[in-house]
Amino acid sequence: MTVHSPSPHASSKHTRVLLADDHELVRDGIRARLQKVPELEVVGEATNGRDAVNLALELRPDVLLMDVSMPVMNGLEAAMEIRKTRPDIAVLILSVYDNPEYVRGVVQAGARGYILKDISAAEMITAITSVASGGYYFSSAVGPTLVGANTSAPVEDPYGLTDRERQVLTAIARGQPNKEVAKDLGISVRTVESHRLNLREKVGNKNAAQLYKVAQDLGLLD
Amino acid sequence: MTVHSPSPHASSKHTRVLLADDHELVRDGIRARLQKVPELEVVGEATNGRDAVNLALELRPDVLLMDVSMPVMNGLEAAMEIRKTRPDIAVLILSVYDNPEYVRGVVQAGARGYILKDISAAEMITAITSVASGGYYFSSAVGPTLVGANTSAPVEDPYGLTDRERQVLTAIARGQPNKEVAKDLGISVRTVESHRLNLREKVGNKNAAQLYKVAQDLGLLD
DNA sequence: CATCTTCTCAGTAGTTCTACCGAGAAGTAC
DNA sequence: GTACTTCTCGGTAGAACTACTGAGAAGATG
Repeated sequence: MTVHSPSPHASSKHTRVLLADDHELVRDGIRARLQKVPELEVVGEATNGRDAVNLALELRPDVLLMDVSMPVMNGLEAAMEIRKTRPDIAVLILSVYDNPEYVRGVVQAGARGYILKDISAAEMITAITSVASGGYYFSSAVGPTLVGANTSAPVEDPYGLTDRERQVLTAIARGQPNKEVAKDLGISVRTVESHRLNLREKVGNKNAAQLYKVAQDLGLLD
Repeated sequence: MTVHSPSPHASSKHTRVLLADDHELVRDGIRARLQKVPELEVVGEATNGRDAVNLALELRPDVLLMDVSMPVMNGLEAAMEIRKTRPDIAVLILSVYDNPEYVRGVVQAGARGYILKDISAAEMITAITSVASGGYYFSSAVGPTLVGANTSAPVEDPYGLTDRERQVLTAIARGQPNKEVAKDLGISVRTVESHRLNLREKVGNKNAAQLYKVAQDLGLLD
């Protein structure tokens, strides 16, 4: 972790920013962008969530610009730590993955914004200014998630389900017992049971009630 | 409705703002605030939603800063109109009521932000810049609503469930088997079964998978 | 051709849930 | 007090699902 010397222009009008990302290249890029704006000052850098929390407590930045995925402690856990101890520090989550699904969790973790890697310099600065002034900022791509819509970008299947398994999952989530599913798909009940067990295995051994949630997350319902 | 003459400083870098509020005093205040920022230009004013839509189509502003409550057509309806015809115009909702309850509806109506009347000039400018640059901006007061907090308007229970039944339903939806639910609530498995059967009776004989949906609809989860 | 995955099906045993039955204790309403 | 609801608990039976096992057929991949 790194502590930067105060800039000679430091004043109360400046927004003090702490960077946290495990990729030096990304940090360099962000710093280069922010250096162009005199009102923004990068006061330190961290390479994991734990360091970010410690540095935030020490430096008390206005904004903590932090990647979600970092070693030791990820951005969400770090955001929760920050909220518990210093809720006045605005956490702005920078996701290198274009995954709006995180948004809810991010806000629940106490973050004040969520921006994507493909953001422009101008928008990144706007986002930092936004959270620094007390608001919430979200990249345009996360709109559907904000309104609770099923993103219609069906979410790439994180479980590696097969087509048949998806069919079975859909039917189960609709509330059909195995016997009906078997009838509808024209296969044996035992086969449906096999698929069902494989599903539970793949998605993490959740039961029937929770399979509904998985189906919903995958956009299989509606 | 009013159309302002182009400022002599107009350029592509400027953000063109259309104001919509039925109170002249509010419009004057906003205009006074925005005039201090050379990058922002108020290109017109409307006093109701219908005029706002018409003016927006004519002037094609970057941002439409609009009150929710207006005569003839309110801000939400106007926002929906705008989204249908010119989704590139960022609608920023200004609520004179401190009511974060609107937030979801506001975003669903196509708005890109929601700010409250007691906002500072600096934050208002930040908000306008945020939505103009393609992001979403929300005043800090709306945080609880953003995270999907149950906003204390828990969706009137259409099934007439009792408190205990809601508890059981919540646990079931989380995927807990009856035995665990019984342990957690300190009651017999048979009692949980009774509640479960009563639940199925009340909500329309849905099975475990579908009970998740009911619990979710009632806002019991999250 | 050998290998892998997917989809298919079955045996066996155990657990969990469903569907009825009935009933006592506690609190509220009239 | 009587009536009502809510919450509690039990018996019994059957249906449904879980948890292992193994395995054949079809298709893609190398």
